Amino acid sequence: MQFYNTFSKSKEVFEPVNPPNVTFYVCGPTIYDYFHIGNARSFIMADILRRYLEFKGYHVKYVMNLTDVDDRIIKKSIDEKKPSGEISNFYAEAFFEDIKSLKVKPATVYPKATQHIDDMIKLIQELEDKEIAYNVDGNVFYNVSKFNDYGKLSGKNLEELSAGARVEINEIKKNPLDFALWKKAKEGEPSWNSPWGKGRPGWHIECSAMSSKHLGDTIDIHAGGNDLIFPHHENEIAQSEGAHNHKFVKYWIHFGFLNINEEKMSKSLGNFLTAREILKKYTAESIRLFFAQTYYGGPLNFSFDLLKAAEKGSEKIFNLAAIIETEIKKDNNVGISPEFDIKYYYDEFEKVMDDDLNTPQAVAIIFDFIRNANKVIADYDNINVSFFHDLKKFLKDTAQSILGILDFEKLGLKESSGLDDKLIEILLSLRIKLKKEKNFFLADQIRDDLNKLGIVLKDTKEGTTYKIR
RNA sequence: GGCGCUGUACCCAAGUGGCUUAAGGGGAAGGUCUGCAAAACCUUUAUUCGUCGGUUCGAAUCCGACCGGCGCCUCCA
Repeated sequence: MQFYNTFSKSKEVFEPVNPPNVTFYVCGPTIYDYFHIGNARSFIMADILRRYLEFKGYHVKYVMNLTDVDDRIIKKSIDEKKPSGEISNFYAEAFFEDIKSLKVKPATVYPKATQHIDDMIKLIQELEDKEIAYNVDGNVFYNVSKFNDYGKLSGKNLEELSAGARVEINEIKKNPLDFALWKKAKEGEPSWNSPWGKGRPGWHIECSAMSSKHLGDTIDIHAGGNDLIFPHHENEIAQSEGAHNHKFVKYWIHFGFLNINEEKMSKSLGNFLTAREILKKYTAESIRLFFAQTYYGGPLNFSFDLLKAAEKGSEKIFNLAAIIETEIKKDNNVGISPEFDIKYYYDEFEKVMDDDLNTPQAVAIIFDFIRNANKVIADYDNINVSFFHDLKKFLKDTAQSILGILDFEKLGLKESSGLDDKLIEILLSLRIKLKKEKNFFLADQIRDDLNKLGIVLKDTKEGTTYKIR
């Protein structure tokens, strides 16, 4: 297995520090608003990587932080005249709901910044003791000139950064590139006691403190969006490696942006759609397929046309799954067992996923599998149920458990015994009578009218089936 | 200006030296099946991979130049 490591700018063979354990840290959301569909891309691709590592037999400890102390939360709390804790709790709940709707597997731990203030203070103190950090009147800054490797992740150096410095002029900093570890309290802001007086932590310090607390000194994988490379991840390295003399992260993995109209989707540009809105019209599986069809590291343009194309693809996958479930229920033990090399598909799937998580290829292999399976089903009448069990296992292992682009549990729920179902059944049996009497006009009208209500009928040899769109 | 990503069919998108005269999805056209639909299957839709040179027996893939898109360098997944 190999991944593109932002640090070395090349693909590297994946060898965790302490196999079969893998420590995996992902920069999570700042909980001041609903997250948008671009954020969802990172969460979903990280989720797929995590699930694949588990498929490969690793024990993954997956940590995603929640930033609950931050300028934007404070701003919102002032605007809405609510305590900042209320804002962050509300959006933390929303975050968990949305992530669940997207079928993202829960992290092992979701540490919150405000629950780790002591750890951050301890880390800042270590940096101060080493004279890497300095205190100016209750504000503590990181002195970037004290860390020789500063810029090693983002490929920058101090001279270039200073030359093009667009950094906020701040008289109290020694160097404009120095960044805040601890911010002196201002009136009305949340604050904590510290050796430097009342204040709150800077943004970067939480990830350094929480990752080492939950995952140890050197973590295997640290992932996040491309925009975090600099300054956030660069500063995390400076903090963690400055304080302790050990490598902070072995593999840095970064996700490409979701663009809209060829421009980065972001809160500050205002050109975003929340995941929550999209989920009202599209299934998690369609959304995940949309993302999985592109390499995680590159840009991806968002449009509803593209999402609809993915939705069609998703239907194709579910259609086969529905046939499989129907056949499994029939439980035919006497039919033939067609030639079908399931192992080939497993091998190919693993081969491409091993190569830097090539989900577009993996999806292509699944579609190949589906086409060939459908062909066999069309060619033979009397197929042994074991064939369908094999098909189901493959799709469940790959499309469902790893990519999350299929859900067998969504099928077969049609016997919900609701009144609606019973009414539909009455219409269907009426329609069958009409068809026998060759009254196709009325039979078609029933089908069209139901279709307008989102109920799609399908006539097969075995009878009429329906699904709710 | 520095750093990084990127330019493949109507759209999206894999492929980074011979297995590929280029996967997969969507769209479009024709066909099989069906009372008709739907689903499914079959066929067609790039002799060509931004442009121009070069290396090589052989290049979408390596090298050079040029043209274009995006991002980071300031909060952002």
